[in-house]
Amino acid sequence: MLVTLAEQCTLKKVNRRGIVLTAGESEETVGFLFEGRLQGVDFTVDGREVGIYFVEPGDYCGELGVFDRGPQPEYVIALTPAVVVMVPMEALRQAMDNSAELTRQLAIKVTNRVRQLTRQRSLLGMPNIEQRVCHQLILMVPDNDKITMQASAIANPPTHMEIAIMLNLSRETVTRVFRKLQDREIVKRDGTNSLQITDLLALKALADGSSEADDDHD
Amino acid sequence: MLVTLAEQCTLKKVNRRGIVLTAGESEETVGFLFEGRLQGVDFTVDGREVGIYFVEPGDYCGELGVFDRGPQPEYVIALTPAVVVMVPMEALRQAMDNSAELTRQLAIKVTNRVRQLTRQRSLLGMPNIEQRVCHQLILMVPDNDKITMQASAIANPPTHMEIAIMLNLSRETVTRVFRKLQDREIVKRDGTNSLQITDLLALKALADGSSEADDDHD
DNA sequence: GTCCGCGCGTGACTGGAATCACATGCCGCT
DNA sequence: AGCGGCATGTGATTCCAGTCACGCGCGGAC
Repeated sequence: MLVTLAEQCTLKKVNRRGIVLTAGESEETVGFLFEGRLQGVDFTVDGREVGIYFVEPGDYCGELGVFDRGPQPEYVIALTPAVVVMVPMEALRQAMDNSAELTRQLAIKVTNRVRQLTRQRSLLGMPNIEQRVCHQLILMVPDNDKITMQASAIANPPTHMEIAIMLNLSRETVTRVFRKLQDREIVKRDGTNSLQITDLLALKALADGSSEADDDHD
Repeated sequence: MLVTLAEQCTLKKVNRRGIVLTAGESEETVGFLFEGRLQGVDFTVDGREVGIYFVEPGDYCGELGVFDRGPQPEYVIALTPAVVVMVPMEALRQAMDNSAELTRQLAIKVTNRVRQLTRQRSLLGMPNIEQRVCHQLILMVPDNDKITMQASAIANPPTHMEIAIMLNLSRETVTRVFRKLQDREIVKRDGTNSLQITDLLALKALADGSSEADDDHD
């Protein structure tokens, strides 16, 4: 059964900024990300971009319609050149009829999305901008690096603009926060496609708003 | 089977500001709202309240754990005195094993939540504050009134503060927008527990940012 | 009735992020 | 190597929402 499912998939290669899923459409495919990074985005009436979530390799997107056949709520675009396995929804639905476990997996995926959206919403509530940015960065650190809390790296990091729209900030503001983090040697740019986190603990401290760590800019 | 499910439910009556579900806990109940209005809220590190969604009668909350047994991501509190039917999750899970349809209903509920969260997130992207407030108001108008678009009313409307935390605004800012809307006779207060919308079309126009309707305050 | 509490109304002031404008830097392409 | 485009860096200015402070009003409790 998995074999027949696999047979119906198509491989989609998209360039940077390429559209994977279109908002408003009843997309009849689920996108399974193989390589690259995607971002769910929406647009306000005045054309401003709003970032909703990131999609990492191994994760997928566009699964809402599997359950309710409703339209795709937001665009999904590629932040880096990406390879996406497009799975036709109807095939998935049939597979679900025969497998409660598959249904459960998809349902859990949607609940995870709710949790993620909720966390992201809380982020926007923080009055302090640096905390927002630092929290967002920590969300992007690989989970296994969070155990040692020493150093880490974010591969193919999003641009300042892409972070800005996630946090309702302007690109310049994000740049200024990054500048500050680099001056304090908490993060370091490492070519275009890696961001080194040299001091994860300090980053976490800033994210949690540890008092005076903030306003010592001599 | 529905009968046995019903037998295991308990009725919970909460006062205004009473807690229905607690964030962080592995709440083992789903709350079905019978009467009143609830709000999902979270708190930032600095104690600021963040509004996530409203729950109207006939709707329910706390269903995430049914699928993944994870903790409740946010608090759910009562905005008005409320009556909630508390359904034990384990009973629900058993019922789901015997009914793919029930599973589907719950999954659809979660997808709706994703859609709602996404829409709400877009709202926060609007640079214009009045648009945010007007959009939020429209979201609270009963669906059937959106057909005629003439006039409407919101029963037991939330306080300015409760709207403010949904929109990342201060209470005063929301008050000022309401003042403006009342001066233009677009909405009208009608006692404590009803907000009349006298001109739904004008409200929609403001929500969509129809140009000059904004800055004529002689 | 009267008191209390909470939600609303409103002005003055301020801070800080957006905006604008432009420089610089980096990478890939040919 | 040289070029073009996009990402980043940075100052000056603006302006608008937050904050503070306070008054008002209504509705419920007793």
